[in-house]
Amino acid sequence: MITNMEQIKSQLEKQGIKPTYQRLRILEFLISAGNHPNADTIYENIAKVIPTMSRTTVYNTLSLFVESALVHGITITGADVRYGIGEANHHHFLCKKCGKIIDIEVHCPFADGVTKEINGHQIQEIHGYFKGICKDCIQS
Amino acid sequence: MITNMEQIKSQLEKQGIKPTYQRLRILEFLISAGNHPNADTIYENIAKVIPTMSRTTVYNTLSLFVESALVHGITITGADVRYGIGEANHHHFLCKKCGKIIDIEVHCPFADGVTKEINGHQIQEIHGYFKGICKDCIQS
DNA sequence: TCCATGTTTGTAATCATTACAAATTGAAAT
DNA sequence: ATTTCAATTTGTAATGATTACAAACATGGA
Ligand SMILES: [Mn+2]
Ligand SMILES: [Mn+2]
Ligand SMILES: [Zn+2]
Ligand SMILES: [Zn+2]
Repeated sequence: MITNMEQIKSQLEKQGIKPTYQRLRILEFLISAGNHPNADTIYENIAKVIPTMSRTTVYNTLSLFVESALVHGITITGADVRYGIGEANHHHFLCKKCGKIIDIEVHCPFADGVTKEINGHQIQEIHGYFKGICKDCIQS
Repeated sequence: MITNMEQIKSQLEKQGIKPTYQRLRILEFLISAGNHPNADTIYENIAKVIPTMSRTTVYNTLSLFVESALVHGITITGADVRYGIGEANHHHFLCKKCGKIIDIEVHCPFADGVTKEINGHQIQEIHGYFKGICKDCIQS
């Protein structure tokens, strides 16, 4: 999963998104973080290397990425939206102790998208997540 | 599922909650609505019968109810918290057309709480929901 | 160089929720 | 019945994430 700047750049170009410096940095940070950071964490970290970075740019860029399915946003903390790489075709685990959000693959007729209808309602999206204590936090 | 005021009152008393007029009305509305309204919808509807009702009372009361597991709050719209009756030991369906949220019972090792651990992470809560078009909205 | 378009930025607005303190209620004690 | 006191309710102000908006900036072609 080694991702260099060239790969990130071509990922954007593949989606027809102009690979500006701030966009590259945001996508790079999102990939390297891996724990589904929120907009503010992304902003704070990139502001260190791009002092003129604006919060609005972070929000604009994240919306752009979500539209092109390069990124998915999840609201499971109740407080903010957390962003991760790729489409949201997986489930998540939120650690109540460290706040980290980890990708989870589960297998059941619902999670696997086999079921398209339930009680007469037409299913278009399936979302699932767990809350608890992550592996790292258990030992401490 | 016929619930009269006396039953609602004793439900509160069973939890050690003083059954004030506003609390009775809020719980009554929550039960009768059934589609997981948000705080403002609850407020707007009860303000019709209790003109002095305050939004703060709605929020306070909902927090109280959630603490005693009389009610559960779910954040699946991204915009607000939606409240339903009872503990959140079930899943939900959000209709993208009418905004209604419906209780759903699903059965799989994850949803049924059989699995207590996943990838080394300790599971304490399981949340699942679907988005799509509800039965009522399909025919129209 | 000039222009057009897309991008970034800073500030102001929005909106759900929370904080806070004053006003009100109601039941127990006198 | 009056006093008292804690619980409850209320209105207003603050918070915090997100969005709206318009000015500043960058870039590539005519
Ligand atoms: Mn993810
Ligand atoms: Mn429910
Ligand atoms: Zn953790
Ligand atoms: Zn519907």
